[in-house]
Amino acid sequence: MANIKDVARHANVSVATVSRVINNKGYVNEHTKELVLKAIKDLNYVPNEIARSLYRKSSKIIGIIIPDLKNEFFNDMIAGIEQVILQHGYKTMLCTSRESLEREKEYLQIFSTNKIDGLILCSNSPDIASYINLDIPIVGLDRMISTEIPSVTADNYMGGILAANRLIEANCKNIIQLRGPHTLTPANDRSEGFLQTLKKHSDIQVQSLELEFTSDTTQTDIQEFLKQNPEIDGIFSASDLMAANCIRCLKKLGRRVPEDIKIIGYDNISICEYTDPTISTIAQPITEMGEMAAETLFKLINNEPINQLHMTLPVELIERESTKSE
Amino acid sequence: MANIKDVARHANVSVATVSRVINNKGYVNEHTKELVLKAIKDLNYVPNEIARSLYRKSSKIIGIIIPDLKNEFFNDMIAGIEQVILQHGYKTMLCTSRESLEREKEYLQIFSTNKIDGLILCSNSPDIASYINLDIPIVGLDRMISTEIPSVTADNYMGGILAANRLIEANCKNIIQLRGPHTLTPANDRSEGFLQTLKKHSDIQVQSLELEFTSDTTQTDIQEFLKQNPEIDGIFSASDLMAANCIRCLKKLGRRVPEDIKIIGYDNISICEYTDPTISTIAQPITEMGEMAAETLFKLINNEPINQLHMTLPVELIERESTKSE
DNA sequence: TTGTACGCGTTATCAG
DNA sequence: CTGATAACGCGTACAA
Repeated sequence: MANIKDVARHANVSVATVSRVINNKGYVNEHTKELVLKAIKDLNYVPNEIARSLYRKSSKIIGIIIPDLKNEFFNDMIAGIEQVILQHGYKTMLCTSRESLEREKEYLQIFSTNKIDGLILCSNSPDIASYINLDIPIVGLDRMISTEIPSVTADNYMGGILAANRLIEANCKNIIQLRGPHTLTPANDRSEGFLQTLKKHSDIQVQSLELEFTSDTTQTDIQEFLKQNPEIDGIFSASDLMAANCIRCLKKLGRRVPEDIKIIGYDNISICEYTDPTISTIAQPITEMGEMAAETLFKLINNEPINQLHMTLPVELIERESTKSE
Repeated sequence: MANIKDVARHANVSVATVSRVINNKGYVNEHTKELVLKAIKDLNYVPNEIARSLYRKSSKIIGIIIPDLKNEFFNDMIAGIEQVILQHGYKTMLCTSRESLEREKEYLQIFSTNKIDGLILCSNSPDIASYINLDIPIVGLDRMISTEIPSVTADNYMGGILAANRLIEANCKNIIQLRGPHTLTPANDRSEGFLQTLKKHSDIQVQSLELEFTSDTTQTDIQEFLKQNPEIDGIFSASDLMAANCIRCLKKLGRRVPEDIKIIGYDNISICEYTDPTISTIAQPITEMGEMAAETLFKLINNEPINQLHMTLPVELIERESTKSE
């Protein structure tokens, strides 16, 4: 692989001149410029980005840590992030933590040694020190990491309220909330908005069941619960996938959705439209969240001011069949 | 950020000694070693991977190009790839081409300047020269790129055969194949296996409809076709998502699956279990394909011999409700 | 067992 | 307008 010296030799100029040509910087005679360009073409030369990175002490790489790739929710986010990063001429290093702190630290180490210029983080690790130690701009996405670290999240509290109101309108009296783990801030916020709203209605019974988002046992847990509690007539599920699982279970149990029992999911991923009945859900502006996180990150990188430290984007109720009233 | 010189100064030794310590290479006195380790800890030193890369002329980064992240099929693949890459102490640079040649070239350029050590490629770009120019090991995944470039694919031809046989057994007489675009080798192989098998049965009518895998118009195309062709009693769909769309359309048209019309999908992604009826499909060993591609790539990187240039993994028919016979 | 000095490929400074 | 040269941080002959 040809390097800048080879090009210089080939064009009978100095490396400095070649550098000026490829970076369009400083004065260089039109004729010698063409000579250099020809040499570059002849030798099939591409600049070595690693050497550049070494000099400028910045890799032009943005690190992304997300819990899981096999999740449409995070995929949409990444799509948003990636686009903005590409626009800014940066590259992406994408890593999945699988909610494992150890794995996350491993990647943080890699990021550190590779001198990434910024980090977008979907994590609920309590180990904030590791992030600070990196000494680079960080933006939290979906989950708030700490009060000091900028973040982009959806209005999860409002999501809980919207879901509660829909079930109230649908006249549900015995409601179960299938909520995500306490370690995740979005799950807590949603639950709080949900319970606060229902608290005002003394004629409504509410229970909460805490579940892992991904685990396989979840499925049987749900089935068992629904079997044991036939009086339930409304479900607020922490994710659309769980809602889809509920529909499957209820079908087996011979209960009709939405006639006997209403269900409302969360995220508005595509599965909502493929189940029977289709799933009503709370939609988050997922792609926009990703974009905004990336844009915020670049502001930090370029030392531009950001309007607010913690940005909260609006959510929306998407009405489908699973909450139809009659 | 402390560098190796700072550490050396702090420990009162030379940089060479520090280097020996961090790399566990060459002789170094136990006592001085501890001095160095203490200095490293004190200064919070991490080696600069960029400088290392520059020296060794290798970044320890593997590039991955896939068409689409919002696709469970590719996500499963990536999960397989990522694990193997991590085991080998390499990093991942993941890029989505969105089936756009231009975008792919852009990324190839980035890969080239960043001196990646290997490339895993899900692409059907005809521009093989660009790949060869990179002058690094390449493995094709899912799709065969060229006869010379090693590849890992599933047995798409057999997938077509299995699907055809199932529809024959189910006594379908009027079959439509919703096939993927001609530009994609897997789509062609499946179609060939499918049609070859059906050709032996003169009492069966077969049509083919070529569709984009992702496009939004696909949905209406399918609906229109099914409306115009009520005699159809069997569908072989190029993807599970399309199969799910078919079920949705047929429901609207008042046709019963599987009683009036059988459907068989492809890929075995999770949606198959959430539709009503659930979708019979051809399963590919997706994660294994990713793992095998990565392992093959490392063999190439380490100049180890590979058993065969083109590896084909077996597929399997997964029987669910959408093809039930009575 | 340790240290010196050079090279990896690039950019920027400064002198011409 | 151009060229020589010193960084950037690390690894390794080679010398001591």
